[in-house]
Amino acid sequence: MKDANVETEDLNGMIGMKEQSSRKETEMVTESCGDNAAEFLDNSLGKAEDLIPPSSPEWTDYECTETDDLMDAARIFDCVNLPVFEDLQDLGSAAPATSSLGSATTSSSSASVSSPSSSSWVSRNIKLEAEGVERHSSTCAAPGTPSGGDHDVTLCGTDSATSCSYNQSTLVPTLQSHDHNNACNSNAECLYPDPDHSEKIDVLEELQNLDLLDGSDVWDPLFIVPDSSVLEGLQSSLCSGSFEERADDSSSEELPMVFFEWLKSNRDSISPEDLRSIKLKRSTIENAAKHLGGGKKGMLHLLKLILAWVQNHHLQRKRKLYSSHQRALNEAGMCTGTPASYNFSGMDYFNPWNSGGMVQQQDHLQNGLYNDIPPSCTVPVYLNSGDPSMFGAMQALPGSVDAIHAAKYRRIPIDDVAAGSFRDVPNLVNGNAGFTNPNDCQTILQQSAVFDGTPWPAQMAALLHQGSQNQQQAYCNSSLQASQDHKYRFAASQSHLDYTNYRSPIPAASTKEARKNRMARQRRSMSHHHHHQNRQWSSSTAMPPQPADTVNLTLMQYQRQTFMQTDRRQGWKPEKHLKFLLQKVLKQSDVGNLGRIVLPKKEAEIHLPELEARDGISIAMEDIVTSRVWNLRYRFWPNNKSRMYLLENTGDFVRSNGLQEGDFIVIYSDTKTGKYMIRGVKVPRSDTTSASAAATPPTTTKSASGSCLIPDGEDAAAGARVLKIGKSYGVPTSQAVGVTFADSMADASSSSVSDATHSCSEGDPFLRDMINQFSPTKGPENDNVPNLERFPSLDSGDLTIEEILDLVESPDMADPGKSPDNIGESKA
DNA sequence: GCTCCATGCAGAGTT
DNA sequence: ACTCTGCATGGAGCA
Repeated sequence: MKDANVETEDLNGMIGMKEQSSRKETEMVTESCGDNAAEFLDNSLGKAEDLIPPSSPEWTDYECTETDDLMDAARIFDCVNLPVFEDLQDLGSAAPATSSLGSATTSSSSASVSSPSSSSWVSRNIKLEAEGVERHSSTCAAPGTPSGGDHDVTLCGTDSATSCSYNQSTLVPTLQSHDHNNACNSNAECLYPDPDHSEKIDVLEELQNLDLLDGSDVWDPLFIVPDSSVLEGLQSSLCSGSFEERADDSSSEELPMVFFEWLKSNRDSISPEDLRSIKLKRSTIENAAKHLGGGKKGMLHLLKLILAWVQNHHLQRKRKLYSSHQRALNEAGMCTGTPASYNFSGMDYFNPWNSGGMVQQQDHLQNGLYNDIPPSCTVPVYLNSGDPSMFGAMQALPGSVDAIHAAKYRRIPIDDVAAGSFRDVPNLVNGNAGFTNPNDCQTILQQSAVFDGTPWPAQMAALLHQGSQNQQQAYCNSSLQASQDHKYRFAASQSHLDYTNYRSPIPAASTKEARKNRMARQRRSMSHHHHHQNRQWSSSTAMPPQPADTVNLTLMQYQRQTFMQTDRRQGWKPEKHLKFLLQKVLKQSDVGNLGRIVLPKKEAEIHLPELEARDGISIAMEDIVTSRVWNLRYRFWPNNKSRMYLLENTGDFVRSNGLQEGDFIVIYSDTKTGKYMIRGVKVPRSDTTSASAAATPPTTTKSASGSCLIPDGEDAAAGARVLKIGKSYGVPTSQAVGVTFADSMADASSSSVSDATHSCSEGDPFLRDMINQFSPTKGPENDNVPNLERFPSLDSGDLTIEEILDLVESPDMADPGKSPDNIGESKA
């Protein structure tokens, strides 16, 4: 495996970088838990290795290494003071769990571990060794494959689907599903692609000898229970310090477990031979460990670097091969079982905080919503490099190097990708994804704004808040439809952690210079956005600790699905590449007989052509829904020392769309053709609200962009409550809000769109509560940057390992209170 | 005090 | 008389 040969130069580069950053880590560890437990959780998860106490000097013992200059990278662990096997016996009785704790207590590699069925050849052979079973017995079925996805986790020996000869007392719980369709579940060769794995097994065997590997943390059942209470408990532990204590206790197992989990997660893609082919100069290893802090910590860092490197370089290569393979199969109309390779599911499937985007199909089938999703159909999914979720990705696991790399090259089942989010989001609320009134879905979808699959947090927050079954169903239905219609783009997510898995593999400028420039650009473009986001997410409303990132990120993907569905229903061809430009909630003067619409100045100046003359220009805008082209005049009036921008000749457009006050228009540009697109979005009104609105023009809550109209007063509020669905999903106010925020996230350069969100939320008590509910901050004094905004330029897929390491090691990243500007400046 | 923007209103144009 | 055009005004938000 030539590709996997770790070049000394590369490693040295990484080491040098790590050397600089390692000093910072200690400081990062000592961070107290801030107001935002979720943030701290993220950081803690990502930086758990920082909790490791200084290693004992005797730990680094190279006596066991090869005598030649080169040694297997995996044999780094030969140097570890391996535990005795008996210490691991208790693991068998522990609740079966994925390696999610590895995600919690081991940072960088943790995020790339724990496919639910990723009982690796490692664990299996450990068991074999333990029980004196012939090591490579072909009678032992492979304990699960990536295609499995049932929650019904069993120990190897209990899986009826297999003939594994091990019993439950085996030392390492083997996670596997009841995937009887697993093409490999009875073929031990699937687990042993390398016939000559014995040598590697030796290495792995020694892992089990880690005398400190008690496994109590590793297999902590806490992490397999997708229960919010558990999560809260975890957060509580984190904040109370108990987590640190535990991490300290288990620190000595860190290194082998990092490797162990990594092997588990990649056992299908990286054979023992692959690992054996990773050669490092002994001197390099020694120096690396020394430079990385020495002792166990240094070795741990080195290990992670190596693993990251392997994943980055080796798995990428394999992924390409796999993509070609899968493409060929798809073209042939085949939907194969998940190959044994490329199980890069970086997260714990059973842990809602840590679930992988590589959602297992079986789980989706479980809820009955996705029965038409063919199992085991997987294709590589490439995400938009500009996916704002990527902000969350990095932010979610700032220390998770491996996760990031694994995420770059992960494979996501296409249907599950789309389905997963709405499978899980309702479960975040009450675990109820059932539907009672499918019509709600229709209603919601038809009332939804159309845009480019962009998020809609406000409404989704409302959804979560209310936990309305119908609404959940509507979302689920729509999302499901979207997933089935589109089958692409956005991976499912239960948590922000998932986003680490969704980094685009699109290669991008990966130099620091490029990143510097990119950060600068984004700082500029987001400065305004950031400002409004701050306001939006600041709230004085007390609220229980919420994994705000989780929710918000989930919502965004969730909403993307919904709006893709909406697109479809409203005849908007999804292949159109529309970029949100601006929107305007129509005022009475806009829908009157003047035939002109005042446009928000800032958005107009940013996104519409610059006007030289006051007469402006004529712009042909195609109605998104009807494809009718409206020739509108875009012009301005001098107003004092400023300008007022107007869209004229809008009378016919307004009338044809039946737009009224409170409705809104959204202007897009087709990024492919450059054409302007317009859509009039009618706000659904009940008789009550429309009558009320007609009788009593609502007051408006002014926003900086002037693009949000909030009916105020009892009538409007009552009407909004009557239209609960609409309220949650995009009627009068919140629809505009949703589009606004969503589009803003879709296009970070759309500067002031979130303004409307803010203003709307202020004017709308319900919506305000929704935002407050999921706000990561409390009170204006805690003007934290919203999590999504905290990372100014983390475009997916454009970070090299060095950059990522550099980034995640940055103290700025460890400081949740830092603004993106600060971060960007510090990075620049 | 400045900016934004909703809207009033005067004047011009049209029927 | 009605419609259209364009400017002016004032309220609201913000620095």
